[in-house]
Amino acid sequence: MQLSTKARYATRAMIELAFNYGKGPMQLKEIARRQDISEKYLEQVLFPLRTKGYIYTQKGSRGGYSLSMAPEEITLYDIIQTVEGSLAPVACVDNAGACNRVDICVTRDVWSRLKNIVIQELKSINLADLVVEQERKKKESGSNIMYQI
Amino acid sequence: MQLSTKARYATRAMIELAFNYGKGPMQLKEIARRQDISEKYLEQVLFPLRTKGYIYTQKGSRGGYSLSMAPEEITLYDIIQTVEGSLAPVACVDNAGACNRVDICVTRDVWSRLKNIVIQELKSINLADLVVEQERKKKESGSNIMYQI
DNA sequence: ATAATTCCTATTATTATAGTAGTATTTATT
DNA sequence: AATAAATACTACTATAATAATAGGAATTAT
Repeated sequence: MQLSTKARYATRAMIELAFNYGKGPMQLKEIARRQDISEKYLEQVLFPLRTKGYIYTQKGSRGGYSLSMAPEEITLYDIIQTVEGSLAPVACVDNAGACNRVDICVTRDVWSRLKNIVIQELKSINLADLVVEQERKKKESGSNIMYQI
Repeated sequence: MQLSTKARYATRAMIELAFNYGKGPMQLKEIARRQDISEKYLEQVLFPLRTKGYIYTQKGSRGGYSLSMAPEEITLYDIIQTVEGSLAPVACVDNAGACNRVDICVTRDVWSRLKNIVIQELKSINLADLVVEQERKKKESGSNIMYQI
């Protein structure tokens, strides 16, 4: 039940973009540096978020990444589902043909419920929530030595 | 976020044992046949459930596997946690030392909540529940050609 | 024209999962 | 005591997914 690093990296990168919302494009290099993620890998991770329309990219000099919509409008479900694919804990939940016992299998119902509660939880959290929470943490710790989020 | 086959196999095998509860030992071969799982692999999958005390095994001729306690007392959490290890979606949730940003990371809180709701759900379901549900399904389908659960 | 950036494709290393195999040990039955 | 049937244990292997790395093409501001 581990989440891939893709999902984690994408989430952290999107939080950076949420912080930068309304301030123009932010370079991949900068995101990668602040979050300590390989540039080249992050590039691949973010790609599907662009094709799905959550981020806008500007090519060329002074280009970069920015959110295509307000942080309030992007949930963790949007992000994770995009980079990770389905959140079904087992394949048969999405695709009944994956197993020939679906009609009689009680565990499938369980996995299905599990998927739903995870989705529900992830949908309940948007990027703006995380920005607020982040600000709170920063104040609470009283630290100013952390340039990283 | 995929569950391993270990977790699925263990769950299905435990349901077989729940059906067989009070009827003496059930052979691995029989469980494997009914659930269409490799015998040798299932053997390894069930091993930790024995060391944790959920199942009792009798060696030798006429030996086999049986639940060590009533089906009501064994939850899906018990089973899955035993064979799969922690249900934390990312390592830092269990082990703060896994990452040096735990103090400032808001996503960690999210993953932590995610872990908790999954655990809560899995703890809410025990083997007796699944046996009942299975019986219901069997009746509903009106099928008697399925010797398999 | 140049430098800075994203875009795209291919390759590789590492790890975890899933499974196979063989032998040792135990025990009921005869 | 011998035998057959079962679990216990250990080692190995194949496959697939993940997590990168690498390099050049395309685009754009200056």
